[in-house]
Amino acid sequence: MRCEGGLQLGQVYIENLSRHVEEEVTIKGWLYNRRSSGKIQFLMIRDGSGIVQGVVAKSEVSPEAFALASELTQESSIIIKGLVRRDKRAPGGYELTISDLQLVQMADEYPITPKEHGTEFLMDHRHLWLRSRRQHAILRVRNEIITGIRDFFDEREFVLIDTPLLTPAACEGTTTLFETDYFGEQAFLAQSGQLYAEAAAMAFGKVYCFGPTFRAEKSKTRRHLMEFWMVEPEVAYADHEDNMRLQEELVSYVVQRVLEHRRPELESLERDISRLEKVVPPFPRIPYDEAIERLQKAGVDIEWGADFGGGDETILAEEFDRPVFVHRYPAKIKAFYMKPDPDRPEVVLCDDLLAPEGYGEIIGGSQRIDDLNLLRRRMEEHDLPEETYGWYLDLRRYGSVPHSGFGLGLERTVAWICGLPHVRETIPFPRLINRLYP
RNA sequence: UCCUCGGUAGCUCAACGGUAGAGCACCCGGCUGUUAACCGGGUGGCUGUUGGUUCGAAUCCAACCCGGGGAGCCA
Repeated sequence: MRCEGGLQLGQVYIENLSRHVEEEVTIKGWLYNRRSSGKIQFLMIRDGSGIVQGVVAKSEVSPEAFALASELTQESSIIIKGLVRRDKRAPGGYELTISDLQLVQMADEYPITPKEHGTEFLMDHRHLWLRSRRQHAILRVRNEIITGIRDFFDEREFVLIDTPLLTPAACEGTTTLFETDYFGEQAFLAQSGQLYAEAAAMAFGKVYCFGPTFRAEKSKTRRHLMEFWMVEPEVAYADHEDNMRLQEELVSYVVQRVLEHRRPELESLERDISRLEKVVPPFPRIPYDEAIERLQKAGVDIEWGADFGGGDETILAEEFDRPVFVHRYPAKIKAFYMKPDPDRPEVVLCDDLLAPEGYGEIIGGSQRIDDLNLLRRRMEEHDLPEETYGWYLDLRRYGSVPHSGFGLGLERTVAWICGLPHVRETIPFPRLINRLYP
C-alpha cells in the first residue's frame, strides 16, 4: 500500500481503488490500450501500481474530451477524473466512469504493440518493455526477494557491509574479469565481495554484502549475465554445518515471503505454486561422492574429480522436491580459500545449492581456510601474488577463527521463483554477452 | 572458441525454383459494454550482406555479418 497523503500528489493509485468505490478520484498515468465502439470508448490506464479500465461515454463528457479520447495514442500520458465503480464486466473488477480527461503528452507511435513480439526486439526496447504487465510482475517479485533478503539478515542482526566494485586483483583467480584503468594502474570490476566480507566478519561477527558483480566470461546461456547481483553473508566462528543451515533458512524464508506477498504476480506468470510451497527446511544434503554415483546410475559418463555441467545439475536436482545441497567437492576443482575436510584432505568443506526444476546452482558456499601457512601455500599454488593479498593473509595472523560464508545469485533465484526460462528478464537492464544497450 | 537452429513489411509470421502474402501497428470510415474488441478500405518490401548455380533464386550452394539455444566457465 502506498502512502498517498505523504506524497501529496492529489491522486489515487490504481492498486488502492477498492478503497474509493463510489468516489470521484484523479488518476495520473498512461494509456495502455484503447477499445472503441463509436459512442463509447474503453481506455486501459496504467499508473505504475496497476491497470484500470476507464469508460468514456459520448453522452457524459464534453465533445472536446470525447474527441481527445479517440485521438489518444498508446502510452500517451494522461490525467483523468472519474467515479470508481464496481463492475463485473471490467478487467480487475473495478472501473472508472470518466468525467474529465487531460492530456500531458501525446505519445509518438509506440513500438511495442498489444500483439506478440520476439525477445530480441523487446530487449532492444527494454526501456519501454518495463511498462508491460509481465515485466511488472517479475520485477515486483525481484523487489520482494531483495527486501526479503535484507529483512532476513536484519532480523538476525547481520551488519550490511558494502564491498568495493573496483579491485586490484581477482578474487578466485580463475574467472575472466573486466579490466579498467585506475589512474594508470590496472584495476578490475569485482567478481565477488567475499574476501572483503571476510575482513568485515572479523570486525563485526555476522556481516553480508549485497551488490553487483561482474564476470567477463563469454558465456551464452540462459543462466548467465555479465553483470549480476549477489548477496554474500560471512559469519565468524561458523562452520560448514552452520553455513548450510543459514543457507536453507534464507532460501526458504525468501520463497515463503514471496508466496505471502506476491502470489498474484506468481499467478500471472503462471508459476506452479505448489512446487514453491514445498521449499521448507531441511533441504537434502548429499556428498559429492554420492552425487557422482547418482549420476553414473542415471547413465552419465562422469568420473570422481570432474565438475558438474548444467545438465548434471538438472539430473541431480530432479531427484528431489526442494533445493538440494551437494557438499565436499574435490579440492582441485574448487577455490583456493576453501578449507579441506580434516578427515579427508582431498575434499573441501564447501557446498553448492541446486535449485529444483533445472535452475541450477543458486548458492556456492564454504568454510574458509583459517590457517595462515595453508592459505599461503594455496595462494602460491594458484599464482596469487602476496603483494595484493597481504591484507587477506593478515586476517589469519591477527585472531584467526573458523568462519564460513556463501554467495547467492539473485537473478537465478528470481528466475527460479518466477519460473522463467531465462535470467535476462529478471534484471531491469540485463548485460549479456552481446548486449550493452539500452 | 565449438556445436546447433534461424534472419521475408515497423512487429509476429507464411510463401520452399515460376507475379512476395496475412494478422497486428499506422491512416480513413462504421459501431453505446469492449475484454490482445470487431467490421470495411488504404499506406507499407534492394526477402541480413557478398558471390555462385539456373532461362528464372526469398527458395539451391559458399563465405561473411547478426541473433536464439546449447557446450565450456560459473552464481
